[in-house]
Amino acid sequence: MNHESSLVNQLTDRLIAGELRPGARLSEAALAKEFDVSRNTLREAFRVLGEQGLVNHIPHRGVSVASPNTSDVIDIYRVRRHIECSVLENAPKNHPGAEEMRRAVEGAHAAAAADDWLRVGTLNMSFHNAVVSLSDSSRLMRSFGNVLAELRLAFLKVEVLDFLHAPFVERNQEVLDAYLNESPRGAAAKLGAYLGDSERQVLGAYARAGQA
Amino acid sequence: MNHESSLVNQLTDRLIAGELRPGARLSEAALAKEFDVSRNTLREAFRVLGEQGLVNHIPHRGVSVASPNTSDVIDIYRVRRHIECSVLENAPKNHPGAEEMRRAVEGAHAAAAADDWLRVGTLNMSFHNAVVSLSDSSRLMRSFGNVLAELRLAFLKVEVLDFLHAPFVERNQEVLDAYLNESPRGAAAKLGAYLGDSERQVLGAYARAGQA
DNA sequence: TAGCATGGATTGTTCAACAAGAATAGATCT
DNA sequence: AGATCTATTCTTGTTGAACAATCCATGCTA
Repeated sequence: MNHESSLVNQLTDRLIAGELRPGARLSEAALAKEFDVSRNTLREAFRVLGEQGLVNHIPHRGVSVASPNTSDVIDIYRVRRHIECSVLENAPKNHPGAEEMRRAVEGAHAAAAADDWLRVGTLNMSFHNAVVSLSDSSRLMRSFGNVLAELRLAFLKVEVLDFLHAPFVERNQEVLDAYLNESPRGAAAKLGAYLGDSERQVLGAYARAGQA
Repeated sequence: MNHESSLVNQLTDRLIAGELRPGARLSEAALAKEFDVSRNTLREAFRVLGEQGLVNHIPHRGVSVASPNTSDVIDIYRVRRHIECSVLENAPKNHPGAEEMRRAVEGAHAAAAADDWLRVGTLNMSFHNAVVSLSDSSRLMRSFGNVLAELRLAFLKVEVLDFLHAPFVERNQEVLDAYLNESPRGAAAKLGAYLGDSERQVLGAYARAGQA
């Protein structure tokens, strides 16, 4: 494995784990020391993360963990609606991605029963990644992955607690059922409604947290 | 303006101008000398372009100009269909982006009459960027811009001549008219057909050029 | 208090060096 | 000749130190 690529992965892991909080400044000197790499190598990784939207880079002011505000959240959900719904609506029957969706829903049910809400959250992301995989487009999946990662930062920022995802397990189930047994259009409509509710919940958390 | 950001722009310009041909290897030493920057600074720019899909980076083998093959082209058009059609179908009436679309079509007509095919190509890109701007989503526009830039490399690779865009000026006009006067669904359908024909033309050029 | 110098810290960029992997050419063997 | 191994060479990966450019906080001045 490439050193730099592994560095990007390490940084990404800590970002989505919340160890590097949204808005936190990432000092080149400090992080270089912590990860035991040179400043130049670290800066290359920063450029990658910057393009992915996980960090902001302001010239001469350094990089900081992306800290999505409400308009960012709205924008992210706009992207989700366009991509996820369009993919689902145009998805073929019997796509292998459907099996991934099924596994994610099933696992989420089990995890919810076991009160393992962290796992529920992870499987929720798997479900939506599986939806986009129905497009058979690697580029769409990459862009979508970046957006989901950014949304994860939004959750962290306002501390959307994992167990709040509980109601959405059943919603995913309904989307899957509609895709399998009804029409793609119906499934896409259910998914759109899901995304609307999810967005409202996140924006509500922002309002409670008094964040822009 | 930031030095590095300007370097990315310079490199992008030369890429889409075709001065750096698809598949060409980009030697760090040579390019650093040419742009009068250090290898380290150049490498930072490479990481940005890599995330944008304009260059490929293989560890220990350096970076080369992206050279989309037929499956890349197919993937790119998949993305275009999902994004452009979904945006257009869900676009509100009276969005300011419609005025941009109109200007692009009008200008393309004039440029075509003047045999200025390079300008026709540029305005064609403006038109489709304007379509995506109907989404009011900066992230969607950014991702879409990257994909269009990559498609530009595909054109360059098989030398899709600019005047081949001629029939598409009228198609854009029809899409615009449908959006303005008919239904978003109808406009999206027309755009989808447009994209199908455009994709076929590019793939045809690939077949003639004997490229994968 | 508002505005302005000043010093300290951080980022931007370069350079030279070396390690590590890949590619090339040459030598060897069958 | 053709294939395979090997040594050399080239390129990339990474580092550390250095300096310039810019920002930021502090305290001074009016």
